[in-house]
Amino acid sequence: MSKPTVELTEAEWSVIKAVWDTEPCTAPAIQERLAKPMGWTYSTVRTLMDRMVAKGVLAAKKEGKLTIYHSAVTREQAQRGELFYTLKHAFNGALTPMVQCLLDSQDLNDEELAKIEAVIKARKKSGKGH
Amino acid sequence: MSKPTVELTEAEWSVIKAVWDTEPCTAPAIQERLAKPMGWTYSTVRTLMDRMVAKGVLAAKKEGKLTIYHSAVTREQAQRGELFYTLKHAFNGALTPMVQCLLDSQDLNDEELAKIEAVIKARKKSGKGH
DNA sequence: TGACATTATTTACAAGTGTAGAGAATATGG
DNA sequence: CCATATTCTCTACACTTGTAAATAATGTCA
Repeated sequence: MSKPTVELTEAEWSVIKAVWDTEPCTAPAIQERLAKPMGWTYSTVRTLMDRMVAKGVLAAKKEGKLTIYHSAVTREQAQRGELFYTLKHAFNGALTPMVQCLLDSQDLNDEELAKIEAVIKARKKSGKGH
Repeated sequence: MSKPTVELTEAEWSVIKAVWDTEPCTAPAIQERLAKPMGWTYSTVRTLMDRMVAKGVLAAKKEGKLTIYHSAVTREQAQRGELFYTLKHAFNGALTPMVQCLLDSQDLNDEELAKIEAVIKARKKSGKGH
């Protein structure tokens, strides 16, 4: 059974997003990608990535002297982890208030609202669960 | 202008929820409330609360020898903080995918879907923004 | 006013997080 | 083979978070 819950720190989110976009990849490649936006040195990125391997959210294999990384959790898994964390702590597990708050907090145009409505409609059709 | 972004740790969520429910309140009152579910001692609760005062999410005033606490951020502010954090990091700010993921991840019955739809309808009527 | 109960203060400490330097190993071009 | 560039490994360090003991201060009841 896959990771029960994935929890990523802020820095780790930056890293894993870069990995998802380029995997399989090396640490130097990721650091180059994040150098501008994050201002991180190679050491920093490498440390983060190795810690993420230890946590099981990335995987690494040695290829000659290069270390090749790839993600060990999907974007969806990670997104769900975050969402559940928020749902549980901030909303005591109640989904409707969470959606409500989401909608209240954003400046949504009708188009976006329509999109969300469509998502719900689709959901209704397909029936709950699996 | 109010707190730009409120970020609470897991332990802090437990505390602030208890505070919202009982404020104004003392640390012993909160610890009593959390003793069962959390298994925390007075020291632990007190430390957490004082750190939260330092962070500006709680406020404290001395009344004789008692310290009276109350929240310095509303539940809505805190909820938004969490939600924005997730929206930003996990979904790159894109709301629709976030809602989608939320719906996909839960076993929602039709009733709940209807409630959410109603929320959206209401939102549409009232027009976006302010 | 003394003993007990309540509350507060101080200090601690391990684990996790953000950040990185120093130096070793290896590859690469001449 | 040597200098240079690339990558890796090890070590570090300050700050945050979760957790709490020890001790001091204070209030209260007899």
